[in-house]
Amino acid sequence: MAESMKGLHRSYRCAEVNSKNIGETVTVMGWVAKSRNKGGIVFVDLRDRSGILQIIFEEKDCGAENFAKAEKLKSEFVVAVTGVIEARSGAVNPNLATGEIEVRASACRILSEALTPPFPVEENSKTKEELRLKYRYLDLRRPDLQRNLMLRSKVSNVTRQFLSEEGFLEIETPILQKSTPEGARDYLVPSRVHPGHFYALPQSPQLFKQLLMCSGCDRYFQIAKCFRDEDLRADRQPEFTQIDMELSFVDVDDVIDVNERLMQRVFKECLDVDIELPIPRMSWQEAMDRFGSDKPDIRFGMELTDVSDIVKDCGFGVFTGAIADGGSVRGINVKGQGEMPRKKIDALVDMAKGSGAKGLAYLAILPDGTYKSSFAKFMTEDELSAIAGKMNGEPGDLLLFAADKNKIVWNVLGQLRTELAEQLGLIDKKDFKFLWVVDFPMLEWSDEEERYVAMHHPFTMPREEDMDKLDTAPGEVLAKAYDIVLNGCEVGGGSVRIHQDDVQEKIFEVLGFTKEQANDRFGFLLTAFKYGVPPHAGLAYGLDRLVMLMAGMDSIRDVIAFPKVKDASCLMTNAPDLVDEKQLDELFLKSTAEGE
RNA sequence: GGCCUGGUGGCUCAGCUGGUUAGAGCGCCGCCCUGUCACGGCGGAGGUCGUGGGUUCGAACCCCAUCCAGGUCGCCA
Repeated sequence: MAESMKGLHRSYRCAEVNSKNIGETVTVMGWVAKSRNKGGIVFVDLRDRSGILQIIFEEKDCGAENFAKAEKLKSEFVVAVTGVIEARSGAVNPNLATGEIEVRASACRILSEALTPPFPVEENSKTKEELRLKYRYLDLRRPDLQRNLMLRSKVSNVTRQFLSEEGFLEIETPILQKSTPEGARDYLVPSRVHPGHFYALPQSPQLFKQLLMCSGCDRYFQIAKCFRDEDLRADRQPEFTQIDMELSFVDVDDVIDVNERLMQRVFKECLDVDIELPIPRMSWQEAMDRFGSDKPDIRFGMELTDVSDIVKDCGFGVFTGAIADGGSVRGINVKGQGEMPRKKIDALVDMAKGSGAKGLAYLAILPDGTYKSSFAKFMTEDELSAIAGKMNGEPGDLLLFAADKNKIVWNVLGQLRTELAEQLGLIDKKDFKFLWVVDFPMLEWSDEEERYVAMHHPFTMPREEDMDKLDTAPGEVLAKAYDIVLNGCEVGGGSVRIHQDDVQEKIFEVLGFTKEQANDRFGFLLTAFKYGVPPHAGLAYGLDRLVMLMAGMDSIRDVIAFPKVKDASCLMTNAPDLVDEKQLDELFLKSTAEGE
């Protein structure tokens, strides 16, 4: 039977006591992690978010009634124990922060009994995520998830503190917004008062933060919930959190400066990791050419090499064909893997096909210097040597090649590169390597929509020197956009925004919006800009991704208290769910009812 | 929506080429134990093998469908 905690006050969290507290009478509360009954003596590991503390019960200290309670304690019972902190007279447990001490109990209250949990509440759980998520409140008791949530809280706090010191105002923007169907799919919320009309949940506070600049707020930030109705991934949830900011009277360097210092401060205070400034910058073009990715992981090499010039006249149709079509042939050198078994190479080929390649060519340089290759018979020995030479191929290396349109070649090799690095253990998980990727193309041709679409968003400022190309070669215009990349993961991105209405009109025109469409969707912003808008720029971080990387996790679900599963449902609450007929009536049938 | 992987006592898994009564470790229950901390000893319970069909003398295993979870591609300005 559960007892009340009347008259009790907790004096410490479990692991907040140490040998300095010896002799002190304390009251601690928490969950029973483990109980070991030796007969006349009962040991209990008491757990809370701070850690574990051993309690020792002996009848001579606590009396028959309390000892009887101690004997019936089981996993996950919630108890309060009063006793004296003592140095352990038995062996010290070096695996425990509190391993030198224990509490000799004089009293015990069972505050809550517990069913046997459906899975063990322990660190490094091997339990299927499906079950953990159904009982997420138990899952969250596990030390690793508790640490993640505490880290996340710290990151938020340090961010708030730093940005406040830098003169940012924390301002909330609406959750119920107007739908702007550029970009991701919106979550829609029907309006009861306006039947047939809908709000959308924000994909980001983008337009509102720009309006706040119009309002003279100067510097804004918000730790903002955002929503996107798209399919999930390990690093994508339908609702997620951004550290969102916007600054007035700034250009690219100003935004980068304050954000570098923000990251430096966050990593120092939360992880005691030193981030060296300045963070290196790389153009989008260089990132693609060297790493095949706009978010390169620069913790390891294995960079791409363009061998098009060597093979453009060779006898291998796959290579020459790709080049003739305007594409390229590029390769990576997988050091020391020249004798990779056929099976593993085949698996890589399958992977390449999965990322869009028609195939994957290889050239293995055997330890004796001879070649084994899928295309050797189409080439001369000189051509093979030239390729190997350009790629710094040495005996024992494996060279892998993709030939196609540039976009596919980058994609295929970029993915292979990270996959192989992981397989071969080239990545140090404790290492944090930031990178700014800058000078993104402004526009990207969409085959599906048969028009240019904004690579970042339609309010992104083109580089001044590229303005005149907007008419002649829109695909070549570079934007004042920047992404901050950490260990191969895009943790944030932003841009300088357009504040001149003629430039904005031009961009809408290039994007194929009519004046009416632009006005209908963004009219309030365009009007606002007519009343005096400061030049402004901003950036938003994916907080979940950032904390995931800091915590060394592989999924953002591990740093979100109550995440959703792949089909965007919640296994614990069973959301989304059906609603009452009556609720629907109010939303959709009101106008009919009124019309009667 | 496509592709890949998985689903077997509460948990994690094994289960061969289809062949007696589906196993193990942990957990759980009972008894014992005064220095344990992966406590120990003795005993015990617990499974319609995700679900529904089919093939077969016989299915956890083969076939079809379907559900659930994970990964990935599409998608995510």
